Amino acid sequence: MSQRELPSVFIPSEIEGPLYQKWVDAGYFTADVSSTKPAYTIVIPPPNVTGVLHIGTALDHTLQDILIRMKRMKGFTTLWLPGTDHAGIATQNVVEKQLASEGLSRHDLGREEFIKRVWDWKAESSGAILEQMRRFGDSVDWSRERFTMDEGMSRAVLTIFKRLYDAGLIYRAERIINWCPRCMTALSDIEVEHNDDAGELVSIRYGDGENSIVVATTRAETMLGDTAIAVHPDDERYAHLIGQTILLPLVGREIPVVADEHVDPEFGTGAVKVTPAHDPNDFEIGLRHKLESIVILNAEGEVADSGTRFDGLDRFEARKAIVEALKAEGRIVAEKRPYIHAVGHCQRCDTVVEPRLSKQWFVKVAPLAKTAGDAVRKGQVKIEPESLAPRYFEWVDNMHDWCISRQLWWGHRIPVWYGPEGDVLVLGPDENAPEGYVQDPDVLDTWFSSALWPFSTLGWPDTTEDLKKFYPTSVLITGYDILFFWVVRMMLFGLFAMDGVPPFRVIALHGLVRDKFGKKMSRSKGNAIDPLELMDTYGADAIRFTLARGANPGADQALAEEWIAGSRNFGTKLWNATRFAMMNGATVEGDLPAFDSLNVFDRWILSRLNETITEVDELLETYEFARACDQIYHFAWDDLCDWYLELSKESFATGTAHDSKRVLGYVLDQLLRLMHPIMPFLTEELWTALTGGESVVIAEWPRPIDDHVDLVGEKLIIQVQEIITEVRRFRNDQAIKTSQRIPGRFIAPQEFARYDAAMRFVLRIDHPEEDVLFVPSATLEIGAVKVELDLSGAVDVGAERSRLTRDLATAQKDRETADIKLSNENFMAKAPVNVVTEIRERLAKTDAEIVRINAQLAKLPSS
RNA sequence: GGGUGCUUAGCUCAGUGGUAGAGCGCCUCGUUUACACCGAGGAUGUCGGGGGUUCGAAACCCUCAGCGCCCACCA
Repeated sequence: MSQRELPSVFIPSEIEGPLYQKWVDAGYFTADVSSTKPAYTIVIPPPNVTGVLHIGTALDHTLQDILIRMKRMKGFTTLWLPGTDHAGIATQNVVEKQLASEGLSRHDLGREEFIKRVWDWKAESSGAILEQMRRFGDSVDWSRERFTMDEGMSRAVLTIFKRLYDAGLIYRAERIINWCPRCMTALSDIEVEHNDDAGELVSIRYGDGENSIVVATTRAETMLGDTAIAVHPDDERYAHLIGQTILLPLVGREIPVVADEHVDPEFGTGAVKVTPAHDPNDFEIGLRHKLESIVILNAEGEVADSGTRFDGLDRFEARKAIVEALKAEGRIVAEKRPYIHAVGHCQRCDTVVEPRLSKQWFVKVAPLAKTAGDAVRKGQVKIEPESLAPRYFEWVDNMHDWCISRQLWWGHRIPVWYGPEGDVLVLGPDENAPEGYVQDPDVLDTWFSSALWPFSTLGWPDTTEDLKKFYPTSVLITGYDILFFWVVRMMLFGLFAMDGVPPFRVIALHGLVRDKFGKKMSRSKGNAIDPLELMDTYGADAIRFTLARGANPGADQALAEEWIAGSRNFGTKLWNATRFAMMNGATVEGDLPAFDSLNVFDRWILSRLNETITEVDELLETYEFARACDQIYHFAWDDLCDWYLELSKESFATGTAHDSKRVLGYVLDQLLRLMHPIMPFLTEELWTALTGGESVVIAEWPRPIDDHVDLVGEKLIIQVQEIITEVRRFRNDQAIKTSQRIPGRFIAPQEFARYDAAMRFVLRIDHPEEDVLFVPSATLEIGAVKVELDLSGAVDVGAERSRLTRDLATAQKDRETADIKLSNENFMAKAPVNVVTEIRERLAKTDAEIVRINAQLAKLPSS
């Protein structure tokens, strides 16, 4: 093992480039898979390890990877499994986009050919990753990807579907579902995003004269499918019309007026048009009053089969045309435009979702959700931070049935076959449909198969060794935005399939990445940043550190280029510190000298290192990434670079630093290990250069050493820091250049003699040429230490006086607050002893300070 | 409408009962044998308003105001 020389300049791209590029090539590093999500959806490449737990947002991935690296350094077994992104519209969209660039659509290829294209795309994306994952001998089983997706079927999916079906928890029904006319598929409630859009609210008079009612609508085109008008049963204005029929304009159909509790008599005219086939509420009303459902929109969102001249028009064109036509008939009573109201949009493509009557498969969630809620209520599963648990409960306790069929091709096919006589057959694994049966053409919702991920990837339904070992897993870490999509569903199925054992013990939630002002990133606002671009400039480690440093549990974080630049600077700082250390002979060879034999600075930095290790370890174990990063940052920059290295320069320069070389080597070695999960590329480079070891990835996680505690030493160093800072202040006030050497003396208690040389070096204070003849022109007092300096010229009395006056004011104020407390009888009677003692000490200290400053002021010549 | 969170230095955020913190930004100085992606020094907050509990509140309770997020079938 030997050290490698470090180049004098740290360039992130040169270190991260090659590995990083592999991951980019492998498709694991992409700014945006779906093209509709904000640009922060990226995957930071984990270098030279090991694999990906799943592909999520940058934060998901970063934080997961940090924990995983820490755990494996602690000796935990890690098993790498394929991601879950196999049945998604996102994946389908990527390939559809490729096709579009060739001027093709998926329908040109046909189902089989299309699925082959998706597989090709995915296969292209995995070779380089596998190679990286195996480098350190991790257990890798990528073949499970096939396992879950082969032939568009999987034993896990077949098994769970059949079990749920047999338990009466899966059913098929004709319902109003959310339909995306662009994706041409059904969507679950959760895949619909409600935005406030500017629409129109038009009031239309149905019927004529006495026999007329005015209704309001934001979707005028749906009137073609109206089969009733509903009013509140107690509404006297319309009592005489209940049971009558009214003529539907443009269509010429007579429709009944029905009384229904659902109608709010306060809203609008108190009368509602009822379109059972195109509105969920109306559908319910239709059921109650046995109304006909007339479908007037086709899958593309065009008016069809309405028997009117509007057939063939797109829904939005039809809306205009119908309003025009009604206006021509004088039936538009009022128009409100713009009318701001919530409109559902397809989460993937932003198309306005159309409620549509159609036959779909559903999961009956109530019983499953109850179990999932109880698992958290009973403490079987913990949500971190706890404050987000109410969100979970709110959702779990009010979940509607879940529409699971999708009219897509990429995904698990619904394992249901229909017989020639219309009979329905649900097949389990290893079962075949009889001759003449046809499989349901639809595939399952992404989240249906994703929900199985914690156990299907481990070989379930077989009782494999992996399943026994890794189910349940200890922690799931993800963003709170994914709680409902994925986490809840893993809970539902996990508890159902695994006899009440939840898939994980802890759900650790982080926030979302926001722009520099804390606002949601969005393309339209133009505040989305491109992480790939920033990574080219600052390096992947800088982004990772920034993300980790901002990751307070459950809270969103603002991300701006400045923060990333700051992280890059930190990386550079560490680079230079390590380089400097190695230039001065820092080594990991040989035993660490006995703690008691070391000099005060060495003991101090070891003691601080010990504290840092303890704290960082604890913080990472409790998912406090931001605070862990903060500890590391300040230890590395403040303690190590600004103080230890500066104070050690004297002994390095004079060649008396034999033990310090070993200590410094040790401290850096440990620090780099501690930082490795958070800045993997940089620490790998520095650690291998410093230690000559194979890789920090497989180094052991630092452990605190009980002997390395020196609380007395830490206190002394604080005093040393005070003295140095005070002298620097003085020099600064007196406009003495940093490089200017001045003669001076320390008059201090015996114990400070040990620091004399180091302090002189740092402060550039020389021994007076002839001690007896030394006449100081300025004297500073810091606690028990006097510093006498010869400025060989006039001291700037004004600057000195103003500084002392300022210090005096501060001391007097401090004294006053302490004094007030101590003269408060209630405080003395009720405050705990240690607090009283502390205040007493403070008072004594400020008293002495005031005396000292006054004495110094008195000594100043009057100006 | 239901749920939930936030309001602390110019900006973004930590801080859960004992003298207000960090990063960035700002001001002054600086080619000192790692680093200007740097070093040294400095300035900056009646901790959203008002009440209460307490010897003591940024923190706990009540209330008001503003902002945000999630969920929700108001035409």
